[in-house]
Amino acid sequence: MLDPKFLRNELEVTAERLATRGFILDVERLGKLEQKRKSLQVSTEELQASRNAISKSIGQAKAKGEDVAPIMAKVGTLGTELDAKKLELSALLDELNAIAMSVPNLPDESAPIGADESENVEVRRWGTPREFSFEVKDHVELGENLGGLDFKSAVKLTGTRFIIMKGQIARMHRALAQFMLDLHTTEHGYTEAYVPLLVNEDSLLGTGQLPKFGEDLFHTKPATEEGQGLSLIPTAEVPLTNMARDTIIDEDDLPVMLTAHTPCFRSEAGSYGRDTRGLIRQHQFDKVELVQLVKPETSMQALEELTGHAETVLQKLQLPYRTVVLCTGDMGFGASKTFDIEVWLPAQNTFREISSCSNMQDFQSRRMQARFKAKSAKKPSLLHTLNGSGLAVGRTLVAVLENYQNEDGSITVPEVLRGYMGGLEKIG
RNA sequence: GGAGAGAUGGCAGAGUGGUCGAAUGCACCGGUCUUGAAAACCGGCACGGGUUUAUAGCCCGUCUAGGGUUCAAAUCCCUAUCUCUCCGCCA
Repeated sequence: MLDPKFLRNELEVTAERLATRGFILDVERLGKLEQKRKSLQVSTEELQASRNAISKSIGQAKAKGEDVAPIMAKVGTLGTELDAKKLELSALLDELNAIAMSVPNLPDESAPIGADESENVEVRRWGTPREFSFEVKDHVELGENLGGLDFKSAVKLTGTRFIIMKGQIARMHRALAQFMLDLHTTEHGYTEAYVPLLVNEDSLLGTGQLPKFGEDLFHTKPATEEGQGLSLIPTAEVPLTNMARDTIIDEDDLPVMLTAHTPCFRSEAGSYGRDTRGLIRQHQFDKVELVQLVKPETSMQALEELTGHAETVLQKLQLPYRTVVLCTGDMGFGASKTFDIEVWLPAQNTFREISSCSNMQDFQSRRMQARFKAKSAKKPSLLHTLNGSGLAVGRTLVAVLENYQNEDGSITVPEVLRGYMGGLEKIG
């Protein structure tokens, strides 16, 4: 969430900047609520202060053995009046908080202004798409012909948008994840983590999936009167980032760099009809996630580095890609700046998103109260959080299958994966 | 699943109805001393919110969380969560 002080003091500026990402802030309503809040909060606290003072004097009088009856009379209806005000105030604060929690992050100044993905800006391109001397097949055809992708059985077991992988394709899928994890831990300095795949509501609020995007999640255990519900993670960003929730990290331990390989579960609500063929958009997919917790002044530099870490995976796999910076209108809810990495898919003759790397600045850490303490500082301050896919494993498999296909339908195994596949050079 | 014990500041650990936001120790930050360091001594040191130009004052809240009793709750009552010990079960 945004800094509430900033939001109320710079209401107009905030509204303007949010408008660039297509979010309309109800300035008038907020202004009115805020005015009400101020007077109500001040008067409630004044009432509280006077009650505290009277209670204290009762204690002092009793200690001296004086008669407390006259003071007790003074308290009178103060209690009921206070309770009513408190109730009114907390309802108002809840309302304001609900608004604050559903306002997206401010775009960074360096993010290009635009309405939708057509206005994203390419920042670099790597590799040259291979020239094929034969007609390319897409990954569905390749995978099914090799007996490695079984969409039909997955539908029987569960439904659409699930997959069963078998044999060397399943092995390559596993190899890809292993390769990515090893790369990030041994060469990029990340610490590997194994994390829960079910998370509670506090965690989802912390990273921003809730309260607005509950529809995109699979909820396994509903919330009850007392207990929080549990949901399957849509990305390892949720558990990894929330590790810092309600903690104060020592300056010397920064930056925190974490990676995890997990399945991710997304209901893909509202995307019916899009990418229905193949592995591109699944309800369950594997991803190796990168998360960094850094000091504010280094976060933009860290975003460049993190994006580079994800790009390295594609470079080592010799897969052509381009990197685009998202325009304000295409960025996710919590992001201040995002780079998407798009891999070349010959069967679609286009680049498709394979990674999204974002600097959330203090948007998540404010929700999570994830802080650090600098030696020179008196008080702890909010961290900046970053995350990125490094990479989406299923989509990487798609890219390998399509880019490394041979005329006979076999797949050459990329060099860097062979060590993970018992030296295998070719599938099929 | 059964039985019991607990949850207090960065950590350890006092506090069982009234100047308690909380003793004390450790850690940490400053200072004195010292060639430097250590030791010793002196001082400081929780977090959030409101008001405010103010990271100055003043005020409110916070002793796991949520309810309750009371003029007044870290302290009494209820519920939840978590931790520990023992038994059972299990990978």
